[in-house]
Amino acid sequence: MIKIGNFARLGQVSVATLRYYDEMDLLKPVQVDTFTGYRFYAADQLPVLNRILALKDFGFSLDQIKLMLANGLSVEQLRSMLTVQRAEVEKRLQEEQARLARIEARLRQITLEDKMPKFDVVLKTAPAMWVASCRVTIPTNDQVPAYLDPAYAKVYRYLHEQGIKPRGNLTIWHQPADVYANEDAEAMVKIDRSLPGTNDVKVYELPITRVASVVHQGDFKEFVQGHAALMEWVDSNGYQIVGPYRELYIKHDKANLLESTTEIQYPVEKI
Amino acid sequence: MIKIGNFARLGQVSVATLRYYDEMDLLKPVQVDTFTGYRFYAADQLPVLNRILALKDFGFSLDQIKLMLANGLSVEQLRSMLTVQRAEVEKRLQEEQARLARIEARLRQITLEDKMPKFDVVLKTAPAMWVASCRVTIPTNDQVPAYLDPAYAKVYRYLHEQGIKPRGNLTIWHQPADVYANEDAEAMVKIDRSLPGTNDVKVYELPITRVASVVHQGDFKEFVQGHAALMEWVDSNGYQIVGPYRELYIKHDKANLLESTTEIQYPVEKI
DNA sequence: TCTTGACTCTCAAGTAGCTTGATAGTGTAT
DNA sequence: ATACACTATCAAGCTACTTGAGAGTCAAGA
Repeated sequence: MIKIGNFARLGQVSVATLRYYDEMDLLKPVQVDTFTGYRFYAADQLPVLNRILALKDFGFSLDQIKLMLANGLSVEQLRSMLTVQRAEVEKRLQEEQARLARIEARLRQITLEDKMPKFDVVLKTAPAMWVASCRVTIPTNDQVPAYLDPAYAKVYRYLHEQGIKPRGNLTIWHQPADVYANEDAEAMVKIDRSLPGTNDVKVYELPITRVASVVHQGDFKEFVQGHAALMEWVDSNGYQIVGPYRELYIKHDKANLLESTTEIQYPVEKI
Repeated sequence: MIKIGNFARLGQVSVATLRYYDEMDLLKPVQVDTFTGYRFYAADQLPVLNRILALKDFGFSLDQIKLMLANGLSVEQLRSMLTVQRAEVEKRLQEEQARLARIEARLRQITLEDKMPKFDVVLKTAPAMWVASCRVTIPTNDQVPAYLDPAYAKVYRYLHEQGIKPRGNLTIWHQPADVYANEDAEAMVKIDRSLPGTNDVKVYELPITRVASVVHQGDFKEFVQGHAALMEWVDSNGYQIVGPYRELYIKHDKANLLESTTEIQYPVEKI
């Protein structure tokens, strides 16, 4: 008979852990003194403790371990359970590797810019949504409002006719961010449901999309920094751009562009 | 002004998370309706939320993030904090890799033996301890008790003379487990403190040691299986044996050897 | 026999970052 | 008027323990 402290030392666990396992009915002492409540363990419980520790290391929860010890499992069950754990560990491994890449990218960025970068790139999932859009080609960069505003006006007019409420504006730019001539842009308004559309105003469902995103505040002229941050992130983290980028107008006030907030989203995929 | 649900959607977090960040003083809404308690967020809080998410992804705790956001950090502080996180992630990465190796070793073992292996190998740290020992050479395997028992008797006699209490027995075998002739064995008794020792009985401190261990029950004849499990584990997990192995007698009853419990420890190091 | 110190007991609360659920009030579209 | 989508505030739950308070137990030494 071994007292708890000694058994804990043999098994290299804390006394509290053994008491917890007792409470959980995972490993009960073979004997408990009815007077003092002292727990007594047998030497042959040490292999059981070791099995518990091994299974725990494999990633099983204590509840699972309890079941595994109770129902002598078949080889097949055992193998499949272990295979599941292996898959989980492999997943965690990949996640940690990706995280490491992100940290290293950030460290490089800090070293380059010598300050905490202004933009934080976040990977997210843009949900599927119905949109009404009007596509235009803009000859030169300084004519963006002159072309985009009427395009939005067309969409809004159409939605008004249909009695549909707009749920937010975005623009999809059908060429890379560093092209400033003959830009192909799609003025887009989120809506609730499908509509027939017209010649000018197309209605379709934008599919669910993985995107890397930054949120930009203030003047549009600084957008280039946000794009740079996105490009750098995509490169550093082993992603590639798989579609035209989007600008989402979170807050937009023509009278005060410095107060506007815009999210830039690049559709991406792991290489 | 953005209501909590909308802001949650923009930032891809749950409403509960935003409420939790509010409670933690990590990200307070810019305005709270005094009547209804409704929280209102500003568009320019979205970049802050994104920074929080990015820092969280790097492995910082919310408390750390709170401080980082509050005290505009210097570039140097920032770099060193990120370097720490990088080290942590690298450590976790290695741990997961080792865990993966352990799972795969176990899967192979199950496939080979077609059942859950009898022995669980556990990596542990044998603490430093003072020992009194008597070393003998045993000509043939069937003479082990004939040589080892007198050796232990010598040690016990010495300890009795010194008025020192024995704290447990172990044997160190100074050759691989598959050698059965002229075995060099050290009969060893744990004690509390240093002693002078004699010609026959040496007293010294066994240093703290990383060991791979199995616990074996019953007849000594089955020891070979325990040794096999240890060897296999050491091989599969990228360790190497760096010293003579030890047998610790957890429970030992000469009258009933089938009831005895013994731990076998191999000193190991990562290759 | 008494004391000391190491050990044991049973609660209860804390950890991190949320999630889930109960119950109730608010805002808006039909 | 009604429905339903949204918001609020608690409280408890999650995992595998750790920490601490307060009290009893046991063996060795004076």
